[in-house]
Amino acid sequence: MSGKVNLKDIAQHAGVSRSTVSLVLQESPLVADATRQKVKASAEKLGYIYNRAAASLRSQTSGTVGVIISSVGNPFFAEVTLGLEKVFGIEGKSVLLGQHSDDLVTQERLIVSMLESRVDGLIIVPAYGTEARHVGRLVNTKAPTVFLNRKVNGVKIPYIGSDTIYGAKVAVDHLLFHGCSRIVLIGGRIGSSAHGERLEGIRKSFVENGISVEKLSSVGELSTRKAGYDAAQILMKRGLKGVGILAYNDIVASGAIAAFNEAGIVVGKEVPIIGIDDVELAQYVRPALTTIHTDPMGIGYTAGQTLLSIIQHDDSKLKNIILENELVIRQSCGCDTNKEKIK
Amino acid sequence: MSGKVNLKDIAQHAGVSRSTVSLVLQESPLVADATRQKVKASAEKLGYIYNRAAASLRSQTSGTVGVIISSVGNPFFAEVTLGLEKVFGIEGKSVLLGQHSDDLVTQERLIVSMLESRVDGLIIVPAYGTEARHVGRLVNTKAPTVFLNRKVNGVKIPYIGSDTIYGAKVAVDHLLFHGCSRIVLIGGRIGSSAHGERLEGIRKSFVENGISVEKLSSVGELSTRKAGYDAAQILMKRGLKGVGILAYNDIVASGAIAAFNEAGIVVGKEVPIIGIDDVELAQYVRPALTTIHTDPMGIGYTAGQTLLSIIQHDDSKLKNIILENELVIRQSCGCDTNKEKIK
DNA sequence: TTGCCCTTTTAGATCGATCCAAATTTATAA
DNA sequence: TTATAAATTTGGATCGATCTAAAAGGGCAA
Repeated sequence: MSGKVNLKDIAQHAGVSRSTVSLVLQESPLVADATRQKVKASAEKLGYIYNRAAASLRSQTSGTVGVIISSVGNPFFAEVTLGLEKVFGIEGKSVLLGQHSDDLVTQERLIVSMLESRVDGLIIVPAYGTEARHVGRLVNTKAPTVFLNRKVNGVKIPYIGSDTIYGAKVAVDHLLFHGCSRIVLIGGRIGSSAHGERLEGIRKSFVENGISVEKLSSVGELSTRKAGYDAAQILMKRGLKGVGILAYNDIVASGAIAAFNEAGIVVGKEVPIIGIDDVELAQYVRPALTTIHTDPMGIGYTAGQTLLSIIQHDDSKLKNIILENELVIRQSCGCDTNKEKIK
Repeated sequence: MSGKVNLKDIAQHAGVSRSTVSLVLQESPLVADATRQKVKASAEKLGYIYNRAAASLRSQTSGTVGVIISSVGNPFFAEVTLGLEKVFGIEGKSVLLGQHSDDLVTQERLIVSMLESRVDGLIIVPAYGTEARHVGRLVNTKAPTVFLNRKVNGVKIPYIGSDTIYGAKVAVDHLLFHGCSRIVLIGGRIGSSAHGERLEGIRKSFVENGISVEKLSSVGELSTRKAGYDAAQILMKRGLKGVGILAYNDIVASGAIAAFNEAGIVVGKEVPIIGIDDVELAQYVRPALTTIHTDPMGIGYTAGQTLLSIIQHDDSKLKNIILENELVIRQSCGCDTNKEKIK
């Protein structure tokens, strides 16, 4: 790279000492106004570019936070990053973003790489299957960290997420209200904490409504659109009588809806579907998706704020934050919010 | 942050000099095997974490590349980042990712921030409206840079993209083949280079097929799903007789398809639509989207490779690379590739 | 003028890894 | 064995901004 000009050059050009220039760059109130102007002008004229590596080395702080998510292709996380950037943008911190695609090795590599960069803090969506031993390095360094969306057992690191159990429960309450006698959860990795929470929410609703647990089943293995599409095919083979579908997330739901549309089955009328997340897409699917609003951007924002407060006040005793979420009724559940389309 | 242990500590523990430890960490072949083992063991035992800031300061290279895109929420760019990571992952370089949301100020901030971090190189999707003066800083520093997907006039920086003009032309050829007498381009920012290229492709096809330019019109202003949805509404009001639609991209196309589906208009039969990009979504929309395959991941990969060769061999005379693209025929154009669904 | 306090500026040490040239050890040839 | 080449190892300077503690400058009262 270029950038041959450094503090000393500016100092010479402005006729002051390096220390003074440094103070100016840090916007310190110690330096006299006239001097500040002079220095800034010199810096500008010489085309100076701040060297963050040098500053970081000396001051032991990088002005960067690391963000590790599963995939930027997932609209949920895309929205989360917007919330994060809102926080760190105004704070003047850069975001180092990485995606692990739910691969534990990649995740490890990313964490190490970010620790090497001496990020001021980390926000991590743990990859599927992450256990305490996978984040040992992280815990040892005591780097300020916040987990997003997934917990890791046995690790004392605050977790920000939404109340999936409650969300799933409310969704199922609504499906039962629509007269469903069997609930099917489609998509999601069986065994993952997120999947488990959905199951728990379903059971909670069952208990409250006096339904037997046998009425619950689970189909599909991933959280992609294709998984939803395939799951719907399977369900159609099995028969849809009394079935109400809770999708792992909106993406899965949209895949299932596509499959039903294609087969000429009227979603909402013949089979109700409820999603989770309330991604932008949910409004545009037809029929529009009834879903659990989880406010991904809000989650990002909250996670960012939490990390900041840990960094700044070392609130290491800070507890988990679970954001409330609520049912957004559109059409895929069968509630007739709009006149039926003609088709 | 933590990480109190440094090279000197390892050196002491292993009974060698700092220089030797440094060589080991760099995987230098100069150091004897036995020594290497010893040092690595010490580093491991002490829980050493490499300090990239220090290394970067001394060696004037950061092992990081900056990537600036418009939005991670756009699936096209999400796929591009996968291609990039494939390249830089094996090269051992971290990716510093930023999104400017087509805001010039944010873009400027991101560029400066990355230059401050002394990235080894930059890959930038210029924000809409970027002119030479907006990237002056960048040009002055002579940082290795590659533009992606959009050009900036008057700046000598290599550009990687796909042959949109040709793609649009082929798409229109196909629409004309289906008997369309009027071509409408929906979505995209009027005045942007990308929009202009699509128009040019359309005109090229017109010339070749002896069609008058009056047969071309343009509707919509953005490249979102909603823009496509709205544009379709407008077109339905105006009447669809003879209309063939070229969408700015697949997202816009999917919005339009949703609107038509809702109105009971059979896409493909009553109005053909062709998209551009061939994002994963294109396969799942119904009817499946006929589109111009632009291989976003390939574009990312190529851009990454190009940047690497600039960094490594200083191929500053390197020219633009325009990737070929081709028409992928599915159903939205009216070609009856599948039995018609029952509905 | 001197003394005191407050504002502003500064020299020099420092962060931790890398580079260089030179020193040391080991291997090979004569 | 000694000379010579090759393989390893090393001390000390260095990258550029920041920190600390202390110096310099200015204002004002006595």
